[in-house]
Amino acid sequence: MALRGKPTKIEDVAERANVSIMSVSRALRGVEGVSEATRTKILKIARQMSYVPNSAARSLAVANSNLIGISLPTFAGEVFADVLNGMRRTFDTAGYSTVIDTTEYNPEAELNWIRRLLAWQPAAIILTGIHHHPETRRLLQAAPVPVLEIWDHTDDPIDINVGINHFAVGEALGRYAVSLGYRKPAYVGTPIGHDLRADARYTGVKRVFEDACGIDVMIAPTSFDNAFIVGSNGTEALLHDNPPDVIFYLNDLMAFGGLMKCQTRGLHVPADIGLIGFNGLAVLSVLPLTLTTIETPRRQMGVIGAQKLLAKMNGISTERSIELPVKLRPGQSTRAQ
Amino acid sequence: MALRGKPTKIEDVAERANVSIMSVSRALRGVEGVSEATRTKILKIARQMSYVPNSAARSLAVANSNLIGISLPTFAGEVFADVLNGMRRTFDTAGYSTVIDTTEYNPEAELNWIRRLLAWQPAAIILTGIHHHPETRRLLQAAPVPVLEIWDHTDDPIDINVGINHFAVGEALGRYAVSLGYRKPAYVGTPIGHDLRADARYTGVKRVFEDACGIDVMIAPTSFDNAFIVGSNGTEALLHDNPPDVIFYLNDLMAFGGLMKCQTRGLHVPADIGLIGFNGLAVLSVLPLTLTTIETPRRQMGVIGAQKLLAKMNGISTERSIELPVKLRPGQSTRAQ
DNA sequence: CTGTTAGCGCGTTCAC
DNA sequence: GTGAACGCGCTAACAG
Repeated sequence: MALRGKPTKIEDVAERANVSIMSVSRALRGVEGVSEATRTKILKIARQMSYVPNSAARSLAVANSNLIGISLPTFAGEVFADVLNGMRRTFDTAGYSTVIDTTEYNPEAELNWIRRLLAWQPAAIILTGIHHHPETRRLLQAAPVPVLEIWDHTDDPIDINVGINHFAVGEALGRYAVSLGYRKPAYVGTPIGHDLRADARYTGVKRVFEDACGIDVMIAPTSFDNAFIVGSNGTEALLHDNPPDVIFYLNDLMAFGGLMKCQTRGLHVPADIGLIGFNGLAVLSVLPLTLTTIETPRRQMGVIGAQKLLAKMNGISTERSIELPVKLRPGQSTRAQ
Repeated sequence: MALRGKPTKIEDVAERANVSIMSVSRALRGVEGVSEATRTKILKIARQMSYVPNSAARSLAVANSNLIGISLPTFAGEVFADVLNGMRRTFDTAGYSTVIDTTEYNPEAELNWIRRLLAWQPAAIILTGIHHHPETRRLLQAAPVPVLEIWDHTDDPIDINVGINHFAVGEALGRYAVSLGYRKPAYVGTPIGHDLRADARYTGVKRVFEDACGIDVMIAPTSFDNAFIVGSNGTEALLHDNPPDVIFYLNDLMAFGGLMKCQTRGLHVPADIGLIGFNGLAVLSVLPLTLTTIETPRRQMGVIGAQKLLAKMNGISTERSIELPVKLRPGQSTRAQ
């Protein structure tokens, strides 16, 4: 407990308790092989001495760690925060610490982070999405680490996968819009090629409109701004000439930006134009009208993902791939049936 | 590079390169003591063998790590995301990995996390705010770890501090409202005692109104809901009987919820009531009117904090405590001067 | 139930 | 410029 001195180690505790190092190790870890009396004594002394275990030493000895790496595209928005919260609580109570990275949708950044993380012999790695740097898959399959890919669904995960089918989401939204009679669709999002999940949804919408009515989906000019602003500006651009009768947004935040723009432009929603979001965020509850959107099971995805991963880490075999259902939530931002 | 086999270690590389372990170690770390020729050869072979260093072993040998712990209250909202992004980029390029925790404003949770983190001999620890569990300060001052406290400002940090003066922020907002002639103030936030920074701002507002006009600040009933909803519901409650002429919100998101509520209730802002936020978030830019708020230097706080910390870690002494300026941004949600 | 021995992979130290 | 020995703090495996 010396100020800024050498930290106490197991040996120090053992000495003070008049037992061997191993007894201390066992007592501290709560494993069998110590009498209740000595265990109690050891724990008391360890506390007195402010003993802090050295995770690096332990990690070196057992050839793994209690670190779990989580890679997210971004902290922006509440979306990934929900997923994270769902997972972290579970891991926390299981004694794991989480090392978090944000890739900003850059596969190379993700790969570099994975490299650094692997040096810590993490207990597991969680990646967002199923599109990675080519090297990433090779690297992870060679490493003795369970890998969870989340958000996207795929039948061929690196290891295990829990997610939703974004293409199907797009199709569902497209079909719904077609059924409401919309025939001049447009899309507002980030540049194509950036967020591949969003692209998949867009493609789903596009496919439906093509197949059902041979109609193309306009794409608004876009940027990498804040979501509200992208939504607002993209909508603005679409309203100029020959405006659409319905706009699909990459997510609810952009839809919200679009709604505000429509209001300031004096456009009535849904009389003049329909707006469709994605995610089912909390912000929707305070809007003047309910938004037509898809509710995603974000927290649930985190919880299930964490559980599957823990199971796998404990040697229990589970399904490699789980597709979670989503829910279309019709709102007042599109015309009635 | 064996599939799921033992990872290659320095010794393996040394063998293949016909040099000693130490030469490989030196070459890999980029330190002096290896000829350019052998260094090149070693690096090449290491790459071929997909060598990944073992951070635990290194950490054990040098008695520290390249991990930096960051504790935040929550991932919700873009506020802490901004701070985080400001810091992480800096640390990342300096070769550090970040271990992140969210405390949900619970000092005990923070303490537990710190305990676990200390076991990794982190290179630094970053905490949000200056109010911690009593044990936390003791623990950290005894540990040989630089500590940065961020967001709040204090003259007596655990180690170093970069933040803003929340009480002064409250005073500034209060004075501005008084100068505009508001005399029936109210406050909407989370329950007092939860977010101590927000409490400090509220106290600043309260003090000003008391001192200047002997007026008390009403407090809206509240909950731990999503910020939008708290803002909306709190506003609703205040509007019932004897409504205020101005409402201070814990943050912009709540103010936004309040604004939406006022609109649906047919109240005109600012003619009927003034609304005041805090933070200067991006969402404001798409609202139908600009919000009177305080702009906080969130990203800057992260960047400066990270730099100060890196300086300290490199043995360069800096100021213990830095107070960052904030900017009052008058908007259309309060009456004109 | 308790203790002893032998590493885990790397970096420091000191030789050559 | 290069290498051999030793130790970092802990735990698995074995002995008593």
